Amino acid sequence: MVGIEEVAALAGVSTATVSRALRGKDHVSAKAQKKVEDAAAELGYVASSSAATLATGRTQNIGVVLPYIDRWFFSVILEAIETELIDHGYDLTLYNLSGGEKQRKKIFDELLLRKRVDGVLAIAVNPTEAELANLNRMHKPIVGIGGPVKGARSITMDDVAAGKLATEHLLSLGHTRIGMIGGLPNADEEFGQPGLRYYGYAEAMKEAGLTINENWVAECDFTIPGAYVVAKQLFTDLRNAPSAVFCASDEMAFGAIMAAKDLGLEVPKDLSVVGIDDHNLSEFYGLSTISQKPAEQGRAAVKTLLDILALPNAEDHDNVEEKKEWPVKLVVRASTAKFAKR
Amino acid sequence: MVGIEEVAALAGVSTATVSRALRGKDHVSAKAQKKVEDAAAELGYVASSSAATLATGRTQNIGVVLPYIDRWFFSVILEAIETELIDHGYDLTLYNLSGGEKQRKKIFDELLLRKRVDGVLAIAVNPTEAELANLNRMHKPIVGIGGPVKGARSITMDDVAAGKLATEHLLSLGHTRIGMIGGLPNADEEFGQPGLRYYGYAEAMKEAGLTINENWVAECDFTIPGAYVVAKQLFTDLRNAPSAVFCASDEMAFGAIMAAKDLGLEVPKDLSVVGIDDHNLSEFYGLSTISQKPAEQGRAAVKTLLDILALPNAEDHDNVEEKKEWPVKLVVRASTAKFAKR
DNA sequence: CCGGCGGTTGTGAGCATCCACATTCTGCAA
DNA sequence: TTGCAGAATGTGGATGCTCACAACCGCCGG
Repeated sequence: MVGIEEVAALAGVSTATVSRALRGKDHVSAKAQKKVEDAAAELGYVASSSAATLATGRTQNIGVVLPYIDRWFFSVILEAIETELIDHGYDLTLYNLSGGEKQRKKIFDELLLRKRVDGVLAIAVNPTEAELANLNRMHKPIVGIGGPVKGARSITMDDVAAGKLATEHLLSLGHTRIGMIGGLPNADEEFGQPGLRYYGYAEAMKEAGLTINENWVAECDFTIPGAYVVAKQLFTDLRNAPSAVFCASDEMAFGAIMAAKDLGLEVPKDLSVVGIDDHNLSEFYGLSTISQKPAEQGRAAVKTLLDILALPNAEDHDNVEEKKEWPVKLVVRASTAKFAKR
Repeated sequence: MVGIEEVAALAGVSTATVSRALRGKDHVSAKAQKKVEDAAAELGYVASSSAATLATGRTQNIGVVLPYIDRWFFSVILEAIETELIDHGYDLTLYNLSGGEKQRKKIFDELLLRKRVDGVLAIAVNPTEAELANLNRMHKPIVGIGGPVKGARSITMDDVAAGKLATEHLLSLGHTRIGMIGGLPNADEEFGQPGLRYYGYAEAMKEAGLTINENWVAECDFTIPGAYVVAKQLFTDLRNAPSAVFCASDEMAFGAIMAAKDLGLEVPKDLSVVGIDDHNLSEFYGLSTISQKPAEQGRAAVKTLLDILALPNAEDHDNVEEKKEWPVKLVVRASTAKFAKR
């Protein structure tokens, strides 16, 4: 296995010079630079990252923790993060929580601590106090996306505002019989993520002087089939159905649209539908939605994290709570229209 | 930063004993084991993986290379692989090729070589000769999934057989006017991945004594909107449309079904549709399809790779070409029915 | 002609662990 | 009591790189 000494010998310089030359550091003459590069190429030398890590304390590796991979938001954000990190010469180590509590414990208690990552990106993951304490003890910066991380920087869309904006869009079209499909607030958690979009909906309704008809609000998981089932329920009795529905995600909106079609309803003539996400299929479905651009969020989070890592003194790594609200934007397409009497 | 020496001091033993105890090696008395464990817990000690790697040559980390993340097959397989690896105490470093040629070069020429991974899982990626030579020089085992890797072990479904099976299903129902939507053989590559399923279709048609009507074969990318567009084209002239269509992936089949519905055709009464994948939405759509269980493929690939790594002598790592055909199975649902005159 | 300056190069000491080997201990049989 | 086997423990490299520092080089001005 070819090491730095062989390269040094072949190039006729010391190992220190090889190290400097190969990492583009100053204080290397053009001549030495060339000799080293040639020697390295000839021998096919690539520095061992573990030795470099041991010597510098830097791994050039970022840990990404997320609850799912097989979902639109997560896979898009992950792809963007990966590309951005590679661009900056970082590797990305994946920690997926979908394997249950045991897996989560292993990840937080062992894997993230064995000094393998310079920092952590937590996507829609809320570490517990203990988990966070561990990470902080290592002075590893954390940046959250899609959900705030206590005591850390994070980049998140304002879910309440998004729900409100979507609902207001329906209100502005003259709808008053507005339903909602999505995650509802959970009595257990005081202010859990899934319920936030509902609060936005409720707020908009209240400000418009409307009361919420509990029969028009349906809870389901964030999938097409889940929403399809409850939507059919919701729209079956046409005399008593909402004229518009706000879905907490685009995939749910797709399910709602399919249910409406299967019941013979036309969208948007008989029913307006609005979602949240701007999924890559939303344009195809003509879905009006709230765009949240996860790829850009991911890139911004990487930038934030790398900026922190670039700070010279390690104490600055220690996490400062700092939420950055990600802007949301209404995208109007063909699934919403003015209210018209049926 | 607490190291092995602090633990040794607190436990009152040598660093070697700490090392042995914490890794569950033999030759440690129960008493010493306990003292070490207590000391480690008290200090919150976790071994530095870079130092361990430097000393042992083992990284406990697997590199996974894939072309996309944001696609059903890839995200499902990735999630399965990650869980399986974590279970075995391995980390997973992600290398996504979607960032273009430059990114690909960087990954193969630098990242995979800096001794950061013990092995590589290549998902639907065909490394070039040069790329493979690099990896072989490092004696890093590679296992391919979803596409053979020259000179390496791989686990792949037989695409030709899958296409044939799907088409034969339609033939068995009495259809003779059978179209296909999907990737077509490319004149450039002699036997490229996207065309394989077409060959299966062609083979089945030929064996049934039928000729392929070029107007019923449409090429498009592997997405719902892509298939929707060409399907509409295909079905518009009802007098001259196929009575059944084989789609090279389930997502394409969804697009075809939507197009049919929008044209007023009923599936399966007016049109039978069969796909390949058994996507997690296929049950919802009632799609008949060929199941290929990517999660299981992923787990099998991890097992193969870890088995190779467990071999005592490194020469055995050197890659042996060995293709394992993954079994495919027809899953009949509600999108296919007996041919009936329109 | 010499001192000094700026930039280049080499030296040696870490970095935190594991491994082979040497040493010490334990209990039991002779 | 002694010897001995086998297990438990400790010692001293070795791993491959980077960094701080010291030494060196050539050139210019005094």
